[in-house]
Amino acid sequence: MSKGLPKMEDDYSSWYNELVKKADLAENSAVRGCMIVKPYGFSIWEKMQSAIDKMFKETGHTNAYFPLFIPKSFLSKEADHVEGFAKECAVVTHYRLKNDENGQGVVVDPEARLEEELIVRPTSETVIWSTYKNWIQSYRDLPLLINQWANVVRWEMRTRLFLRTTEFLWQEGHTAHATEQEAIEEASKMLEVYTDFAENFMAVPVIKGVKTESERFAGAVDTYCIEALMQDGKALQAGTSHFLGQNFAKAFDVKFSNKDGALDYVWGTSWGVTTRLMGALIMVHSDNNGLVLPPKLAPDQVVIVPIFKNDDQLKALSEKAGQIMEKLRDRGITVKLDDRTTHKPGWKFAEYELKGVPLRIALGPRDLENNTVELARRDTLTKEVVPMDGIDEHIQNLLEDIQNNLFEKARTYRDQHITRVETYQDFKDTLEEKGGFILAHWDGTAETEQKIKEETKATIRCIPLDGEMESGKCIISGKPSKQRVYFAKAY
RNA sequence: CGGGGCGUGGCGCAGUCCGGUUAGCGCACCUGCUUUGGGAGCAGGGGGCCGCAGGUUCGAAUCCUGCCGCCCCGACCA
Repeated sequence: MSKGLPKMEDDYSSWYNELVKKADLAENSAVRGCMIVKPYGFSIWEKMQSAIDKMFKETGHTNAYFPLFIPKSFLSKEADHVEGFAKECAVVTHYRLKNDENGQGVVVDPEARLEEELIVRPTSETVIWSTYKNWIQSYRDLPLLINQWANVVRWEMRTRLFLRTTEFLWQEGHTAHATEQEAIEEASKMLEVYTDFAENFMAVPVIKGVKTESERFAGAVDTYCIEALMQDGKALQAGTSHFLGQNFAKAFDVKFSNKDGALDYVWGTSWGVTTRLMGALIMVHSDNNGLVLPPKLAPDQVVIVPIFKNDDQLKALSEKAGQIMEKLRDRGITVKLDDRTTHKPGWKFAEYELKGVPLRIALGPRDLENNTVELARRDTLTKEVVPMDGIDEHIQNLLEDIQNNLFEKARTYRDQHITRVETYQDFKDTLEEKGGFILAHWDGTAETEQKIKEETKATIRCIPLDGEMESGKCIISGKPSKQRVYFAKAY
């Protein structure tokens, strides 16, 4: 049992906060609402980045970089967009400081006021579409498939490490197309990419769907999303992909000549995932001993802890460990030997459990004698003594097994927490007693959605894309419904 | 912005109500010895503008006034 980590069943929220800090993932900074991503946390994020980035490249996208600052006037060009983001923008008004005449320190130089204020980007649609206007003239310039890795700022009232911070890291894809159909296909394709990444790398099962009008991205025609379920029964939006229609093309006057020589507005999409995925990764798999990482995203997949009484023993063990490491690295497995003499084995065991390393090898004099190693799995917390021969193949299989096991475990939990209800009373009882996703009929009106949100704090997470069509009656109004939608309390 | 709480070695806290030796405890840190297959033991040691400013008093971490900061709950949100 980990020292000082609260138990998740006692206080899920503190468990999460403490885990993030104790596992060395991130900490609060001197700037309110902004986090410091620590080296271990960042290396997990880098693993995520490189896997998703590869998928973007494989689907024809290229990376570029657009500015951090956006002229204030840009933001107001798309009406819904400014409406959605205005309340959470950081604004740059001056470009110079000067020494305070009265006391110590510096003050903003009132002489140095900007003629037009700059907004620190909350998202980049506006700067990017203002650029696309220059880049697109003909159907031959389309499609334009661009992604950028960046930081953005949204001035949130309350923040939590990874889940909601004032500044966060993300990728944002922005594409332009000649036809509506092609843009819709792009938005769907990227939702598939996110689904693939969430399920096959993060081992997090997700529900694909489309957002209701009230939950839609500001400026989009349709917002597609993937929704995951955390171990406390709350949902978390893990990725979004927006079909923008011609909204931004019209706002920024981006037209192209089609094959018939006629001028038309370009069709757009945008899609993104953020460092919030770190929060999902933590909350879906981890336990009271600490972080649990899926092998595909673990910075160290295997750690070797030597157990020794003196330098001679350490030397012999290091040699053996070296042989194991070489074999594992040949198979593309990342492995680390922790031969520090400053910490004892027991301390290291606990440490690597806290940090979620999928497999731990303990190697001592007893193993040298018997030609064995002790293998400990992080996901099941089980240990086995196995022969040294064929250890590399065994470990490779185990890592695959752990990856699959984590996904299956999360999926089983998720599926057990999807409840179909027929009445509002059942809805409220389920939300209160069990949590999770609730599948219920909804009449499609914003009024009903709003009423449920106000009374229960549950929101419509999505209208499922691959959900079965089934006619029924809305749990509130009793009006007819063609399909059930997913409700949940969400982060 | 509304409601609640908290500022004391690096971290977590006690002490504050009811003013009085040198401000204490756990963890961490340093030194030495013994240890090392699940967060070692013993001994010794270092580290504090008690959030800031003013006031009351012989005397303030403690009482009074003002300010600052942070956390939690709500409205907002990836």
